[in-house]
Amino acid sequence: MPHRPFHHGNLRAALLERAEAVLRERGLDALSLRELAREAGVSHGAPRSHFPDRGALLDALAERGFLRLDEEIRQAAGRAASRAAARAATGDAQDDHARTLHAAASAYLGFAVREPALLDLMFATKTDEPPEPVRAAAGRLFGTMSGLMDAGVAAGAYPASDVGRLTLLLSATVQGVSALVTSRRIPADQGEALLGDGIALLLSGAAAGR
Amino acid sequence: MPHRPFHHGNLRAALLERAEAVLRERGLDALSLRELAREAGVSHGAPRSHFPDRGALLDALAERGFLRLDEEIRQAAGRAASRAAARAATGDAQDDHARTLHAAASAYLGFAVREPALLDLMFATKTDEPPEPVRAAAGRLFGTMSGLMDAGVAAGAYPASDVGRLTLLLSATVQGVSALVTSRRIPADQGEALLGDGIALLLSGAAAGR
DNA sequence: CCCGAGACTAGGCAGTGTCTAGAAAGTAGT
DNA sequence: ACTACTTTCTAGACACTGCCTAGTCTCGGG
Repeated sequence: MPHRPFHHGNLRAALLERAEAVLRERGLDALSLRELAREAGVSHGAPRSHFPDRGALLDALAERGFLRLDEEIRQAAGRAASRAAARAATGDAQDDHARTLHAAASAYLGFAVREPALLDLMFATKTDEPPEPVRAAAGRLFGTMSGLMDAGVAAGAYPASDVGRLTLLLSATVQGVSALVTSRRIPADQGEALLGDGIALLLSGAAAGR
Repeated sequence: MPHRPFHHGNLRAALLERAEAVLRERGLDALSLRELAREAGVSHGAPRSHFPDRGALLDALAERGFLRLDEEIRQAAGRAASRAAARAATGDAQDDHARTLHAAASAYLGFAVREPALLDLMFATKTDEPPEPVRAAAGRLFGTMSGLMDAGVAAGAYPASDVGRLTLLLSATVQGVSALVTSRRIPADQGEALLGDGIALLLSGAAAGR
């Protein structure tokens, strides 16, 4: 039998993948470099070649988390947009916009429910600035949100000058609702309803304030 | 010299106080039962009499955090209310209400900036339900928020039937803005401004939606 | 072909949380 | 004041962790 090669060949990816599973199933405290190494069938020092320390692993996880969340939100928003297109010209642009935002927010909440520990990690307080790759991935997510909100200007929901603040506000609200749900303060379906309320309020308030 | 008594006399309180300081200055990872014991001048097993395990210490910290945050918000709201009273009858009730909400939200954000790691702990994802005392303390905070929002009904800002949802939404937004700030996504003063926008939008939206 | 760089092994260190047995101090009840 | 009981704390041990170091293997480019 061809005994295991010296080089794992793909350790970094294997570690990250397994780490995500552990995070999901047993939480951050249960995440140990040594255990990951054992499960990957390498010695306890091997991960060091890919991550200088445990923090680097966590940073990489956070980065991947942001990228995945961004992707899921993009797809959810995309699906909502094509549904709107399918409804053809009968629909009202502002209504479609609200639906798209809700789809995006919903995707965020869904991610939070599926990966609560990961989300915690992504938004955990760092004593110092988060490392550049994490920052970039988080920025990408914010960029996506920004893009979605830009569409509201075209739909006439609010002036372009408000987009920046409204985007931040939406992000904060979605983030807050998710925190409420993942910390077991309110059930998931109530969180979903809250998102609807929040978006409705955001849009009607923005229109009224204009 | 009266050599240290066998009984510390007040170990539990000493541990909690010191733990809060460590959390504030060096973060959750730096929080070690053994180190706390050393600093308190007791053996490494002593804390076990007061906290069955590390998790219990963290739960106690979270509980105290909720109680303190609740207290600070109460006081801030109280000060805002008495300022409103001092302005006498010249003021508009809705305006006063907005100011009170902003004062409360501001206190929350201030707490988040001063105690980011503690806030993380309070809202950290638990695999299982948070223990009863923590739940109760969190409920107390939510009760305070609810009370503040109730005042809006009297001021005619929104119907009583909306208070529940609006309270949750405000809580989520404030929590989300704080998360944005403590995770270094936006600076503190921008967070402050966001709170103002959020409250204004909440109130104008609630009025428009009525 | 070799040789340098990166991936990995293996051992050791300090530190941790948790568990145990038992000593010391406080608290009653008589 | 003596005794029994409970709580608080000590002291030692165990398994585990992250991190460090020295050395070994493997691969790819000169």
